[in-house]
Amino acid sequence: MSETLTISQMCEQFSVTPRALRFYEDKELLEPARKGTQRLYSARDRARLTLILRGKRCGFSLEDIRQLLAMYDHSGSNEAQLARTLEVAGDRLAQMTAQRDELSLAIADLQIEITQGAEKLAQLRAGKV
Amino acid sequence: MSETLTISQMCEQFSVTPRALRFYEDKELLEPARKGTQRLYSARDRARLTLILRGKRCGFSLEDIRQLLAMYDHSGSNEAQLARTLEVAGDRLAQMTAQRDELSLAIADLQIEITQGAEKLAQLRAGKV
DNA sequence: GCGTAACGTTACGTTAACGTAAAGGTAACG
DNA sequence: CGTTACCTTTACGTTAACGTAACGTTACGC
Repeated sequence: MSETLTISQMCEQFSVTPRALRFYEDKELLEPARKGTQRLYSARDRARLTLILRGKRCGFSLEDIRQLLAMYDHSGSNEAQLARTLEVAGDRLAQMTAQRDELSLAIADLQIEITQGAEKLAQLRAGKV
Repeated sequence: MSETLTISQMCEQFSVTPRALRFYEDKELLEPARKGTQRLYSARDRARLTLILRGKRCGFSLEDIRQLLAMYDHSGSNEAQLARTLEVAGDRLAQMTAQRDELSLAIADLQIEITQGAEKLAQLRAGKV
């Protein structure tokens, strides 16, 4: 259940380069165990990488993601900590929904444009025949 | 209806720096008219800037946006052109909806996390009193 | 014992999207 | 006429997120 993977196995599974994984580690997004000098990635590391990649696809910076991960981790501590965490998370959530709304807008625009283009194309082709 | 704005007026209206506007021009995203050497931004330029900023907020690169704008412009030409344009636009649309779906996922995750955090915080505070 | 495959660290290179001086033109104001 | 405000171009600096050598070290098959 909790097998560990080498760096190249990780790269294959997640379609990332070793450089990227080492980079994420350098930036404190991952902290794989070591067997000697060699990195070993646990299930927890894999879960974190999933979140990292998802965050990236959503347009978040690695620093943003680092903070989010720290939150996820850190929620067990004291009351003030937790309150602060929730605050930050709330802000982030607002950002994300705002971004999604904008995306929806842009999508709608583009769909209209495409529809119109398609009509125009149909007319052109009809006229041609 | 078609007043033109100076660069600083544009900057104020859109909350961007002059450097950014000149940069966008350099990258062929804008092409304001000139009165001597001075830039004059028309309604069309303002519309384009709106799209540029929206694109940015959605996580598109300036190069992506340049292509989209070129499409919007260029749709009046011949059949092959239009067909190609529609193809590219379709791809882009797929990308955008995919990104929105991921965002929705991430949002849902974060909401759950926040809800749990809030409960925990409530318990902490209840226990404290 | 030797090649080579997979891992490691160090460090310089690259692209995007501007920021930030440096240096100069022009137009109105006092 | 000087200065202040706003504009211009040119050009080097900066940050993020890696890419890409260059070079050293185990571990393994032969």
